[in-house]
This record gives sequence, structure tokens and C-alpha cells, in this order.
Amino acid sequence: MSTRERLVRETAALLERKGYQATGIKEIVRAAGATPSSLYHHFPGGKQELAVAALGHAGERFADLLRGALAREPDVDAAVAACATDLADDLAATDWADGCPVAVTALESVGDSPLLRTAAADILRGWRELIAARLRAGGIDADAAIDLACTVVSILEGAELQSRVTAGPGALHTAATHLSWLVRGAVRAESAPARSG
Amino acid sequence: MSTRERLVRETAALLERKGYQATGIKEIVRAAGATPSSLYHHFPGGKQELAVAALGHAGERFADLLRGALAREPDVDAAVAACATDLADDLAATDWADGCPVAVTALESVGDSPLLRTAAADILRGWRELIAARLRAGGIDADAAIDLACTVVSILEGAELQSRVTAGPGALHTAATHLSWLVRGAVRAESAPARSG
DNA sequence: GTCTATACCTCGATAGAC
DNA sequence: GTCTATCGAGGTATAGAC
Repeated sequence: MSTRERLVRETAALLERKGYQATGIKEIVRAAGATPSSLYHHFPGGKQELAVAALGHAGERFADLLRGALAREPDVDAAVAACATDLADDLAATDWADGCPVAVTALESVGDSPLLRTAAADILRGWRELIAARLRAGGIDADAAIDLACTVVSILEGAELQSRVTAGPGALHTAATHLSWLVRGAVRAESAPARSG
Repeated sequence: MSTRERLVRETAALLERKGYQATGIKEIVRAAGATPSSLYHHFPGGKQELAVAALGHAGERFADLLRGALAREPDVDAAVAACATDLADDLAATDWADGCPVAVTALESVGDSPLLRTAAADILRGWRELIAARLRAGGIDADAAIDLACTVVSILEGAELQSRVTAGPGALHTAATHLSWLVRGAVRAESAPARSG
């Protein structure tokens, strides 16, 4: 594996565990078995540019998790709920030390680094589109699917926050139940579009 | 206002804007018009102890927002939805620079500072109980109310994340719609408890 | 309780040899 | 492209006078 690739992977891992601010350049190069100058050779923009690449890498891995869950279940409500339970299994495997690198880095970057903020925004949009496509395939109208996908991402991110803070899968399992409700409600609304309440 | 009080308030404001790691001691004392030694006089535990106090203060302010929204609307579904729209108005007022201090600090502290992590967990639990009480008053069973309140907090936190990252109220407004759906669904389930799907 | 001054460390980033 | 060595700045925390 190339030095550049090791830097991206290790940075992604550190961002998941500690966030952007708490992750130091020296820590990154140590973990990647590299040196500061090789980092600045591959990423002239320094820590920010490296973090953007790492966010992209981590975002793609999370997208893989979503794709796996969404494709496994034939019913659309179960497919969306599986995203939450798969995420719970994934995070529990590291005792809630690892998490979504986008969430914490994005929050840290708001009002500080527009570069990181927009990178995080792009990744979140990608996840929404992934989920929205599955909702449309499940029979939900395109506009409703976009909105619902937004809330699905909100629930996943918020439940992950609570699960990590409490070090237990409760919030994510509860989220799975309510995600299933929401999606079924949306499917029913499609069958009877005149009803608005 | 006492020095101690100024330190807590200014720290809370900085945590909202920049998070824990990016907020420096020097920055805090400058903003509070104090000195390092007075900080360590009032908070011998240093930055962590001060941050715990600031989290408590900020958590109580967010609880005020929740109480205001929950009490204003007579219908329980509208009351919960109002939490999201009130939050959107609040955050838009500072152009999405300020946010929930608990979210970012909590994520930063997982696996780093058990003190901060448990403080954040306590605050989140307080919010859930506040919301659960309103759900029960709206006719929802106690156990269901606890679970639903957990997901309400998840949606609020996740939608705030997306709103801040995209610098727009979209995610929170969408959240309000879906929160209303969820609560109405729960109320209907109470009226027909035999139905489980 | 609050001041000035500072100790000691780690930060991100760079220089220059190879 | 990668190494060793280091810069200047800023981090947390403390000392000691008042």
C-alpha cells in the first residue's frame, strides 16, 4: 500500500475515534509509518487537505454499510431499519470508540474551515441520495423520498450520538423501530395520496 | 456577575461555536475578562471541570427551549414538531455558527474523557425525560413515550447537524414534519393497542 | 480572589540533505 | 519521496506577589 493510501486510511481511523481537532499531525504520521515531510509532499494543503481525503474514504465505507443493509432486506421499511441495526453492530464491535467521522469533524469545522464543512456536506448528500433511491424503489414518490431520506440520516446520526455517549445500542435499536414506522407511514401515504393527516 | 459565572457562560458560548478541543484556556479567560489563576481557583480540575459546568448551563438553556415549545402547542404532535422549528429559528439567528454544545463536546469526549462523556449523557437523559413527560401528557403509554422521546432527541440532534453543515433550515423543517408523523402514529397506536403493524 | 509572569509541552508546518 | 532536525506559536497549568 502506498504511503499516501496509508496516510488516508490512518487519518480516517483517527478521525472516527477522536475527531479532527484532537488528531495531531505527528500522531497521523506515526500511525501511518510515515514522516511529516512525506505528508506535506502528498498533501500540500496539510492537515485540512488530508482530512478531506480521509473524510471521503470514511464516507465511502459508511456508504458501503448503507448499501449492504438497504440491499439485503426485500421490504423497504425493513431495509431502512437494517441501516440502524447494522450501524449498531458495527459501532459495538469497537466498544463505541469508533464512530461516524463525518459527524464530529463536520461539527468541529462549522465556522472554522469551509473546506471541511463543504466536504462533509457533500458526503451527507451522497448518503441521502443512496437512501432516497431505495425509498423510491420501495414505491415512495421522489419528492417525499428526498425528504424522508434526510430524516433517516438525521435519525441515524442522532442515534449514533446517543449510543456512543451512553455506550449502548439502545438508541440505535429504538431508532430502527421508529424508522420502520416512518417508512411504512410514507408507503401508506402513497397508496392514499388524498389523505394528508 | 461573578467571575465564576462569567467563566461558565463564556465557556458555554465557546463550546457551542467551536467545541471542546478547539476552545483554549486563554481564549476563555480573555472572553470572560478573567485570568488563568482565577479560573483554576474556581475550577481546580481545570478545563474539564469548567467544561462540565458549562455543559450543564448550556443544557439547561436548551431545556428551556424544549419546555417553551412543548408547552405552547396544545396538540402533542405539534408540540414536538415545534421543538424542531424553534431550534431552527434559534440556530439561524447566529447563521448556524452556534449549535448544541453537547453534541460536539460529547463526540469529542467519547473514549477520551469519561467525565465529560457522562456529563453529556446526563444532559441528554434530562431532555428525553422532558419530552417523554409531554408525550405521556398527550396520551402515550409510559414505555412507548420513553422510546419515542429517545428518537425525538436523535432526530433533533441529527437534523441540527445537517442544518449546520448545509447552513440552512431544511433538515430541521423536514424533521418537524416527520416528528409530527411519528407522534401521531404513536397516539393512534394507543387508541388501537392490539394492532402491532 | 485576582494579578503578572512563566514553565513546559505539543502543535502544524518547513528546511535541506539524500 | 523520504529522512532528520527544528522553527515559531500556542496549548494547559502553575508560582508567587498582593
